[in-house]
Amino acid sequence: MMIANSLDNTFAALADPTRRAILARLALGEATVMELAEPFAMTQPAISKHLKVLERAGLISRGRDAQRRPCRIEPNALAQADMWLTQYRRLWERNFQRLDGLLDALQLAEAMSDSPRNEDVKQEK
Amino acid sequence: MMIANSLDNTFAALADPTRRAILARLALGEATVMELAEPFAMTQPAISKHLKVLERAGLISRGRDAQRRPCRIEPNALAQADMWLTQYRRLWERNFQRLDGLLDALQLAEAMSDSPRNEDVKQEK
DNA sequence: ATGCTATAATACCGATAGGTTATATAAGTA
DNA sequence: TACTTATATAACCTATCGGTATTATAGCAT
Repeated sequence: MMIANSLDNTFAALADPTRRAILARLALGEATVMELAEPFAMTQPAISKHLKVLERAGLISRGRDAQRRPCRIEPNALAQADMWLTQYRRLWERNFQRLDGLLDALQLAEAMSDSPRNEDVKQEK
Repeated sequence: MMIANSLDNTFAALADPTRRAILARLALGEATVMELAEPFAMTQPAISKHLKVLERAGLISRGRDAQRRPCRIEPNALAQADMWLTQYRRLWERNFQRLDGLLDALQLAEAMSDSPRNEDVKQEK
């Protein structure tokens, strides 16, 4: 069940590298608190705190499996952050266009100088 | 000139509604500190602090115009936050697909019952 | 020189963040 | 029942945050 979901909470939750790493792990599938804590040089209560922050931000939710409380990622909050950024996307897409133009010009220059083309330099979408 | 640009700083800067409002204003074009401060019920030093946070996050940069320090938005940091979110986009796009499927099913049901179609319900984009 | 305008810097405050250790709770296991 | 495992809670510490009031700096205007 989702708990809260303001942009304030969402972005604040995403501002911590430990929490982003936890989300990266959860993007691969459910995990228990122990499993999530294992990669980090920090105590279990610290991880539980991070999970509470993520839960309050609506970024994860938790089930029940005996003593375990498996966590799963909750895409809605991420989608809302993404929608907020969408408002601004045109600001950098103009720059990407300009960058594309620059790359095209460089490739053209290379082609004209008969140097071997490097196909791997293409922008990937 | 850009100052710093970790995801930590970027997301932390975006976590404050005042700072998001400032960015919204700057998306429309450059503005001075006074102009940015005007809509808010808070002192000038508070706004200057917010601007410093935004600058350290690489989200804005500042020019010089006599006593004024006009601020402009700096799209790169936003683009990086967007790129981070892109990693997770499939998570909610699957949900949107499911939602699309649901909408299709509903429209089919309506068509079969000869009720008037509502073309306006289509997902935009 | 004097003063006005725009902004930054400093010192202070209470609240929150991110960590710790120690303890409590809940559920499976011998 | 007693033991172990998984997780949460509480109390504490230090640092940072978001605000304040006050003061300093920089540049224009008189």
